[in-house]
Amino acid sequence: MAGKKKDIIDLSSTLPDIWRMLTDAEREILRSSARIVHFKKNELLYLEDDTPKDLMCLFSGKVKILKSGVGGRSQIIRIIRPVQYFGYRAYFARENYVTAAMAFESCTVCMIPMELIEKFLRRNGNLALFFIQMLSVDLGIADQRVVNLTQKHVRGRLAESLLALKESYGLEEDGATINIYLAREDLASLSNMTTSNAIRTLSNFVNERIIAIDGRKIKIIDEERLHKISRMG
Amino acid sequence: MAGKKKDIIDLSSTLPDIWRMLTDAEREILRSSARIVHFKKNELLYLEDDTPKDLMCLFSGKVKILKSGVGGRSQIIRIIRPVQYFGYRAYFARENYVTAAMAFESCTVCMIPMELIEKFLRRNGNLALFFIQMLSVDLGIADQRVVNLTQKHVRGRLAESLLALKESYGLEEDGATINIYLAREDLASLSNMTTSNAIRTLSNFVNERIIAIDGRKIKIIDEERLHKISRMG
DNA sequence: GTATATTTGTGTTTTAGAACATAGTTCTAT
DNA sequence: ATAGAACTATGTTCTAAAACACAAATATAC
Repeated sequence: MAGKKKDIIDLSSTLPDIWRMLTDAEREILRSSARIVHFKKNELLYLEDDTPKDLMCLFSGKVKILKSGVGGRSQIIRIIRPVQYFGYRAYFARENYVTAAMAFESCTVCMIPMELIEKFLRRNGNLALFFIQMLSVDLGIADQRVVNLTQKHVRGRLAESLLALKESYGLEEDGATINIYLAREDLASLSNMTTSNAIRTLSNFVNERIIAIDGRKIKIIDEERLHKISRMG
Repeated sequence: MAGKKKDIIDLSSTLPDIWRMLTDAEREILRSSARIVHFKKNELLYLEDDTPKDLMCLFSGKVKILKSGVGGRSQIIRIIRPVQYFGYRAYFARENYVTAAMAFESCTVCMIPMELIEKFLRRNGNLALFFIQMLSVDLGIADQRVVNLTQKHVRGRLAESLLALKESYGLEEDGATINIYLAREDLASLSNMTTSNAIRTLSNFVNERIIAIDGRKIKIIDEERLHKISRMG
């Protein structure tokens, strides 16, 4: 893990969900234990099989959660946007990480020791419910993802990924271009297909006037059609 | 939902995990609120889009959790064995069910109102952690399942399902026959393949002396080879 | 216990998508 | 600024698994 650097950051505004649920004493402990860490593009935040130690909260930048599969072929399991918490599942399951996390672009992460979080939520029902709810939502998404990735065809999966990227990272000032700079390979890994197929299908979408591409920048022209393709599979 | 019938059951021995974490007063409330319900083979415990109301604990029998996908094609997302808790994710996520639950065979389920569980765990850190841990483990399994179902080939997926069934429901007295009576269609739905492919691959396994089949009963002859096939994909 | 429906088994055809090949283009590091 | 690496694009071939078809065997209902 590289690029550590301590910053002065107002945790009350950057960790709104958790901060709100703590007592003053807990806030003081949190303030002194939390670390702010920077990562450069393509740096790993944690590795598969690492022991989870910290709850992470992405302050800025974009992060992908990866999982390596059969024959080392890795796929993107989910993407993290500011301000989202991540990296805590394995600790709670008493496992080592089964995924890795990598920065799509340079980012800032707040790290809070999981022991602290566990101690807090043991006596704070609201905080416990907060984590229960996050896990429950994520589990629902994971179940949905199983069905989507196994049943939808290439076009449906790619359409879905484009919509998910738009949902997570939003659009640029033009109100149409997805606000992320992504290699075709990443788009493929997110949609569970080969890079060739991502490229081919992307240019089909261009021909059909559903999207427009300028290098890695993708502009959504006909979102309704994208939704339809995603729904139909 | 059909087949309700009240029984006298010793909750302290049938709900060991949760019971152990409660105070006497809470136990009394739980005792008076919990209902025991029977379901016959193929009966639905809950439906997709139902509003979740109860935490369910499977006392006896076998249950499958289903999710309908593209074009109504449904697949088995996970299987429940005694004594496992289920049906609570959607409540915590403040969603309706995105899955359905069906009895593989006749079964007995304990239903506990989720409002009660939420109240208890708000002031009981251990209980909260219990749910956090269950969700965390299940989320890890779901992530693994995404990779397995999308990257492994038919043989690998079927081998994996057979091992999962053995893990969940165990073996019969002969120490080799998987203790579940399952249609090929269910086996296919669990392994994300067509029924034809499940049948075909199953008879390939028979020819290779990896398993033996007698109607719907499957006997594992060479478990090591099954593990290997599952691992290789 | 018999009739009907469902499930199982197997062969054949079709197809989506992977694998491979190769060229042009765009990053990125020095 | 330039060389080398990585990425993008597109055509071609190959293959795993779906789709389809039908007969035989079992289950289930009456």
